[in-house]
Amino acid sequence: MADQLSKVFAALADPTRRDIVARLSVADSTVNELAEPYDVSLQAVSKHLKVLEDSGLVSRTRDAQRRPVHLEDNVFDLMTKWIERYKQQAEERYQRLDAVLEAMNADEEANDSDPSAASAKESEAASPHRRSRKGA
Amino acid sequence: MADQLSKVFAALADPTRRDIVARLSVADSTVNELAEPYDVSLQAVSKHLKVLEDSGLVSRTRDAQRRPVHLEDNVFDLMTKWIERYKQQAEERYQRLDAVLEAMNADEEANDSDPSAASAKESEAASPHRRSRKGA
DNA sequence: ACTTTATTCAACCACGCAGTTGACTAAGGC
DNA sequence: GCCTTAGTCAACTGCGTGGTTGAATAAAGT
Repeated sequence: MADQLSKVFAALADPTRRDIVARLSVADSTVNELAEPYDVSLQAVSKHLKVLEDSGLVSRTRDAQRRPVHLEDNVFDLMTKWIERYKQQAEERYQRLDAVLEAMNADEEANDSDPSAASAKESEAASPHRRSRKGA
Repeated sequence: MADQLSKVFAALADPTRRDIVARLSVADSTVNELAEPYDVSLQAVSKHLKVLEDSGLVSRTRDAQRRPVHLEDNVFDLMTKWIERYKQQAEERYQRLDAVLEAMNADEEANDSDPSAASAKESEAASPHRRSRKGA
């Protein structure tokens, strides 16, 4: 359907699902247990769990007629890795910018060397349908 | 419309938008620059930027007829904080579980004390529409 | 003033999703 | 064997969203 990262983000975009994840971080639970606090039908919660499941955030085993839901915390790393990557990149850029501004401020009338425009290394998971791209 | 956390996650659930964020981490860009690589209309990209904007992930200023888009990296912290919280909670739980299992293994026929079911402290950002019905 | 460039607004469409209700399957308990 | 418990599947609905095209706005350029 879509890449896992998209599915994980989409799964967590829903407050009910985030709440479910929060509660699963405390203890594995059955569908009924999970559904109890919410004002929606059991089936709705079952659907939420399905979404969480095929995003990889939770797994389900079997215990008699119960299907205990278990949080797969390792998937979080997928997100944090993505987030941290671009957060850092952005932060580094500001540091570079600060340096440039400082330099500009230091010797204003001096030579203006361009600060080697860092080539945007493409993200494997990211770039979707790209096109011809006319040269700069 | 919804809480910011939901909006941020929803915004990043789309590969095109993630790609835009990735590229903005390298440099601020105009809408046209951002739209160029994708195989969709300019208006579609404009819409994506709107989504990113009211999730707080980007901001737009004005430079003549251009509206340069800028990545607000601080919003990432909102997500990482949420993620880390439950990730840690889950990890701690496994450590506790390990400890219990170890203890059980150590003295098998001893007294079986129930391991104080930790009360799920509710997350302020999480718990959506809770209910009364369906008593225990 | 007229045109071009950059971007948004508006109306529309297809699709997916969160929710519903009702029927179904699966596994015990009696 | 039959009822209860636990959960899913199926069909339907309303709404949000990503995409489209066409018109409108904003600020230069000439």
